[in-house]
Amino acid sequence: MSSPDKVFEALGSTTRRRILAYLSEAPLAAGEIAKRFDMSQPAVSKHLSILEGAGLVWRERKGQFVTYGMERATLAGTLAGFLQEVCPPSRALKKEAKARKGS
Amino acid sequence: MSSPDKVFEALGSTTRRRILAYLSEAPLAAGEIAKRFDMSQPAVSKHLSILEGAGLVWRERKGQFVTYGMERATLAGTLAGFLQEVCPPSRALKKEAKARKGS
DNA sequence: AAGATATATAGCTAATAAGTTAAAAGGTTT
DNA sequence: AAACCTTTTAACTTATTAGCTATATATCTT
Repeated sequence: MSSPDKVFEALGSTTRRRILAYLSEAPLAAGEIAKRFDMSQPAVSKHLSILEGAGLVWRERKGQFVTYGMERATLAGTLAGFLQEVCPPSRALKKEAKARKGS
Repeated sequence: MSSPDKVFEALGSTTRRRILAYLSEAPLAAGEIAKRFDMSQPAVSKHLSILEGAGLVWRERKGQFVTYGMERATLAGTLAGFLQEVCPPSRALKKEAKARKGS
């Protein structure tokens, strides 16, 4: 289960959002991802496991390599869910229209 | 200007997302918001100014009170922008379909 | 102008997060 | 099994964040 809390915390880091952007183009091995960043490979590995803990990426061992890929459904689902909670398409907007008329 | 970095960092906190959820129903005075949380008023005030710094809420002084309200466009725009970058509706999905066929 | 109320800022402490290097674990290859 | 490569985990340091209390600022009321 991917809790919104974990997802939003994971998305709070610019580095992790950049990783997702790379993975959105194609799955990549951990080392390939690390190459794209100006930090140690263990640091990137930690970011990857945070992303995985949030359910935002999947991981698959391929021999000595580990391939990571995006879990699009989690991202889309979490963001859509929050948007609906906070930018409701009908509920709040109707309320607002009412309030404007009344004022 | 509301940078995506600031927006995502602001959304990374559960408390701040709860504040947004309250504000999504109606604008509220700072004190009214603070009442809803089990923490000091200054702590909530700080969260509010982080949200304002990210462009996620507006602030308006009304006499001795300060009313806060949601800035829906920032939230919707930022999340939609990121979703488009990372869950592109056509680009990546077409690529993926191609890759599946090829494998 | 004095007192009361609402909010923000300052200064501090404690908890969390991000990075480093070194070592371990998993998997190939010869 | 030994050497090698890829990735993760551990131990540690430093920077950031979140909270608190006390104080300042702004506005209203008398």
